[in-house]
Formats: sequence, C-alpha cells, structure tokens
Amino acid sequence: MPRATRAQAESHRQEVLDAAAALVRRRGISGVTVPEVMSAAGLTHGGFYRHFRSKNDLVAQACTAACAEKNEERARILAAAPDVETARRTFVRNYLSPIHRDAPSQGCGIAALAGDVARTDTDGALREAFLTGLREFADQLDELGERPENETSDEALVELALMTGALLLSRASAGDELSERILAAAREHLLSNRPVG
Amino acid sequence: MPRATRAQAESHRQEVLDAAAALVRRRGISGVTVPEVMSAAGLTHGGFYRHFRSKNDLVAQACTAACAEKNEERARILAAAPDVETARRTFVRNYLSPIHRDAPSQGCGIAALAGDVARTDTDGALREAFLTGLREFADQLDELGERPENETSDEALVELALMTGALLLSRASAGDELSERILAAAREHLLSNRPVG
DNA sequence: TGTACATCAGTGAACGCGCGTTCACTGATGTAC
DNA sequence: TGTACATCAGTGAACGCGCGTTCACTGATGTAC
Repeated sequence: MPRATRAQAESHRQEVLDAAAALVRRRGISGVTVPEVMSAAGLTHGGFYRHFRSKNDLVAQACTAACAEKNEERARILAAAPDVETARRTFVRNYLSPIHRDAPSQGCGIAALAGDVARTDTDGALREAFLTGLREFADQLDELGERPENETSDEALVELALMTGALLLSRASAGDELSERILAAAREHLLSNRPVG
Repeated sequence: MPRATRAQAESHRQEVLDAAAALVRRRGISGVTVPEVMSAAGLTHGGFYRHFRSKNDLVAQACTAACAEKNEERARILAAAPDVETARRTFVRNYLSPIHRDAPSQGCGIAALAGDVARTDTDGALREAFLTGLREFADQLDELGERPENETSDEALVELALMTGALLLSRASAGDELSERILAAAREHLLSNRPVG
C-alpha cells in the first residue's frame, strides 16, 4: 500500500487519533504503544511519523480529541433537555453510572488522564490540552447550575472534583461493593438537596 | 558487599520499600524501575529478587506501606487535636494544601495511585492493598465526622471522592491559576456550612 | 568456646523483549507543462 | 487532455536503549557439633 490519496491519508490520521484517544483512556499513556495504535488503524508502525511528530504529540492530540468529543456530548444533552435542571440530572446520572465506570475508553478524558497528566512536566502540549478540557468541563457544569457569573464558579469546581474523584475511585475499587457505594453516594449528593446556588 | 547480616538485609528491604513507596507516588507504577529503587537504597539491581518476588509484588507492598503511613498520620492528627471538629479542620486544610499538592511522593497514596489501580486487573495484590487503604481512609473520615454508624457512611464517601478528586485535578493543573482555585473551592466547601450530618 | 561447613545477601554480566524512532525503498498520486 | 516527473503515504527492516528477570559467583554470616 504505497502512496495513498490525500483524503485517504487524512482518514488514516483520524483513525490513528481515534484509536489513540480510546486506548490512552483505557490503558494510560505508558500503556499504549506506537505500533499498537497504528495497527488499530490497519497500518504498520513505520508510517506513524508522517502523521505525528512523536508519541508525545499523538498523546496530546488524543487528549484534545477525547475532551472535545465529551464536550460536544455534554452540549448535546444540554440542548436536548427541556430545561437546565433536567439536563443537569441526566448528565450527573450518566457520569456517575456503572456504564461510564466500566467503559473508560469512551469516557471522560479528564478523569481518565488526570493521574498521568499530574506527573508530566508543567509545560508541554499534553498539559495544555488537558487544561483546556478541564476548563470546558467546568464551564459546562457552570451552565448546568444556572450560575450567571462570567468566571467559573467555585461550586462548579467542587462538583467537578467530586464527579471525577468518585468516578476514579469507583474504577479503582471496581469488583468490590465499595465501588457501587461511592458512585451512588456521589450521585445522590449531587441530585438531592443542593447547597445554596 | 557479599552476605549482609540478617538485620542489615531486613534494613535494606525496608529502604527499598520506602524508596518504592515514594517513587511510585511521584512517577506512577510504570515510571519506576527496579534498578532505580535498588540504587535509591544504595544497592545494585541484581539482589532485588532476594527481597521481592517481582516488581508487581514490590508495587503492591509499596501501596500498602504508603497507605499505612498516611493512616497513622491521620490517627496522630485525630489524637493530637482537642476535639474531633478541630481534627477534621486540620486534616482538610493539610490535605487540600499546595504543600500536599506539590509533594506527591510523601502524599496520599489513594489519590496518587487511583488512576494506575483503575487500570490493573480486578484481582491481584495491588488492588487488594489499594482497597484496604481506601477503606481505612473512609473509616477515618467517618470518625472525623462524628458519625456513629458501624458501616462507612455515604457522606464520608462523598468527602473522600471530593478530596482525592480535588487534589488530583489541582496536581494536573499545577502552574495554572485554576489549580489554586480548585484546592480553595474544595477546602472552603468542606470547612464551611456542612450539610446535615 | 572453637571449628567446619552450609547458607544466602549482594554483585554484575547477561538474557530476551518491546519500546520509540529512523531509514532506504516502493510506486501510485499530484503537479507542471 | 496527455505526458513527464517530482512528491510522499505507507512498508518493513533496523537502530540503540532500557526494561524485568536470571544466573554464576563471592565470601561473610549463621549453624551444627
């Protein structure tokens, strides 16, 4: 397969990126290899560097892709719901569900990559991508809380930390009864008697 | 240095374990190597397998050690404070501080390893060690909340998720203004107007 | 307490392996005329 | 529209490297008498 069309090449790049976005969330950054993402796109590893400057470059782009995808998904929920409060409840229920817990490769990129990103250098494309995704997430939680301020509210940040923390802990304890309890406790906390908004 | 004393050997094992407990929290499981932890204890890598069955074995023991250490630290805070509420405030302030954020190698093992553990097999010694540490943490939060029930309360689980989530996100966004805001928002949420206990 | 010997903690070279990355090569694609 | 040629997407072998683990070896330690 020598010399693909420009359109084919672009399609290949997209497939590699999609595969990386999924694999990186399931296995972590160091758990994914260049040969692996290439073969997931039906290619051999040699051609990788026609599309990406390095593995780090791919990972940063994969983080951006994963966050953007979830960002659009959240926007869709908000748009489809009859009112903001219903959207909020739908979103929280989905986020803190066993389904989300058990499908990290299609799940929240912030929760999946926070640990890895925390250990990378303070500068760098990956951290920038993560930070952008984090801000988008916080801003959308703000919209769901009907909080009018321009700047992200402290309440949205608390909800963000609680949701990602609960998801991560429930994944790390999956298989044990505690996993379900963490998910349920966070869900109920966010859906019932909300603190003064 | 051939054939050390039994006491020396045990001391070496402990040094290796301590080094691993610190390194694994700072760099993650895959970011730490066997030669590295051995040289941190002043030894060469060859002798590693006289002390541990495998790297996985070491990592599981390091997780146990890290959690046990923090467990004792929390107990000390509880014992030293004049009352439970003061202990709670001290603990929350320490946990959600820039100091804790910037020193993961000496920090909470649950927050540091949650992402890695979430990606390991459901059975296995590491998950068991993590789960034990998680239960201890939750139980101590229960004590700090003056909740009399035998079983871990849902409220303690919510606090657990919020604290670990906030710490992790603040680490992943360190260097950005958002990092401080996440820490402060979670801290204030936990220290002011607590939900009905 | 002293002697003879087995044990085993630590050494350092070596193993097979898979990683990220490079490179010469292929031949259809894209472009210039 | 056709022709000539440069471009470059993808291949597959190869690179240096560091990993986890093994192993023959050393010689002081620990033990049996």
